Amino acid sequence: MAVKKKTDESKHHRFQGTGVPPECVRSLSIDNLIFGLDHGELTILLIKHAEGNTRGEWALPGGYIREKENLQDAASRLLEELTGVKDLYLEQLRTFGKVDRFPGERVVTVAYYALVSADKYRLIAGSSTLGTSWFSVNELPELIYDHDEIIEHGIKHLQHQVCHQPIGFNLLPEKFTLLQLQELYEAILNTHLDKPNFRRKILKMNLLKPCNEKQTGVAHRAAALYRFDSEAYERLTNAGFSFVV
Amino acid sequence: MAVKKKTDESKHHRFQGTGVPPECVRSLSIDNLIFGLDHGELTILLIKHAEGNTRGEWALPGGYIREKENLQDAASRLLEELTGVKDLYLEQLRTFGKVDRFPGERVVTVAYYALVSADKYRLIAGSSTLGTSWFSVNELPELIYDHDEIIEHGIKHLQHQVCHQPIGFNLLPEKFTLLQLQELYEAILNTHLDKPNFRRKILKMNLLKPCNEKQTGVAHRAAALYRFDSEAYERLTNAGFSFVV
DNA sequence: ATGCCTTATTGTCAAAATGACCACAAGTAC
DNA sequence: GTACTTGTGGTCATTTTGACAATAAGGCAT
Repeated sequence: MAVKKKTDESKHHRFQGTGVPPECVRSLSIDNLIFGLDHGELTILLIKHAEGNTRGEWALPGGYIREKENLQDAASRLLEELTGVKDLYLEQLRTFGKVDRFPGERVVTVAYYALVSADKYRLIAGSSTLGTSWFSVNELPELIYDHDEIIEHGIKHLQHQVCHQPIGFNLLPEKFTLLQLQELYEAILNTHLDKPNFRRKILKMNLLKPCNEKQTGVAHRAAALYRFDSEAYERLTNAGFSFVV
Repeated sequence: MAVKKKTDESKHHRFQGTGVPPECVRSLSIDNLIFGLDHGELTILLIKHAEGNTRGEWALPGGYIREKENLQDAASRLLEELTGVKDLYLEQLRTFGKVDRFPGERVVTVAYYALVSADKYRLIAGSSTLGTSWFSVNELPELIYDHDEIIEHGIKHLQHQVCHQPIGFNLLPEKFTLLQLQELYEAILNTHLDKPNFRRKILKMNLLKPCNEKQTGVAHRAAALYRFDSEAYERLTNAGFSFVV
């Protein structure tokens, strides 16, 4: 992560040419770590920069915060501008601020993360990007700055969170089978779970509402579909229940 | 948390008069949330500002980050400058950046936290403070800016962490009794635990080394002293063990 | 239709963990 | 000594877990 320091101010901006927009805080940026799930593989949303000296390189969708903008609002705005993904619940992950993480200037970045059901969103390439794409966490391209470190931290955080909060459901479609849920946990935790035991444990929590529908288009017995019952979760949480997988 | 906005720049600094030191990043600060334990009560370390328009008010020990300083280094430096507490393991808590959290200018603050055994440190009043003191979390004074929000978040985080990582031991002296440990959990989680069951659970983890010593100076049967065995914890963690209370 | 293959779903059973409590031990205070 | 306080070692019924067997349901090839 060695970095050349230049004194020519015009070269220090994230997007050379545009530079830091005038209404933005110069030393503070946002980066979004968006997780998806694709055929049982955990994926991450990346953009390819179109401008500046990082042109052509892959990065987390991020940018600068405006003077009069809350951190989370900035995260949402940037994500939508760059990828078209909106109305997402972004949660703060952590702030990364190594002195040399960004070339030339001191820029500290606040990382946000979210989990989305990839099929819910249509990706666009924002004006300052050459493209937007999902990558399996196992086949990530080379990334700019310390974005690999952000991702590494994010995956660890996700592994922890997914065991203690029912956030995994955000990665699945509205209606899902128990096996899909199990495979999600297996993909994130990188482990194998016993199917009957997993069923038993999840169902006993009373957090799933049966849809009274079955899977279609599979070449074997169709599984029952469930949906996450967030009201039940609220109720149980207030009653002292704590979600643990 | 309403805040008056002024346009006179000289009044916008955290420490009026000194202002933001020239070698520091103007829009970024650090605040430290230091937890202690005093007679079974969770406590927090606060300082009383000596300068600026917050003179005389209580606050978390914090300040500005230098251009060439990592976040965590800044947290340690500020903590030592203000309170004399050093060589502490500070962990990042979260970044707070509401537009109006700081009067006049946009200042985002990165909060760090740590747990200390209060008896290990001698407090001093730093040069820009009128005093340093521990406060019970149940009797906090009025605090500046959004420091109450930081504390609230920090306590929630602590309650969660203490159940999933053996960090509570940092709040105790080197050698402690099982009851002290239990009272720590009771204080943080604000709950009551069954003594024999708590013993059983903790001891079965094999994370405590008996000191083969007893408590002294108590008016009843003396309890055995234990110390936390961090090597055993490493070993167990690598073997897939996960600490849960 | 029949048998085959795949996945879904239910059930069993021993081992381990939990929660509620009891009883005795080991000290101090008097 | 007795009274009192906290430590420490138990019991016991209930719940949870982990491993795995057995059966159900559906599509597919023949």
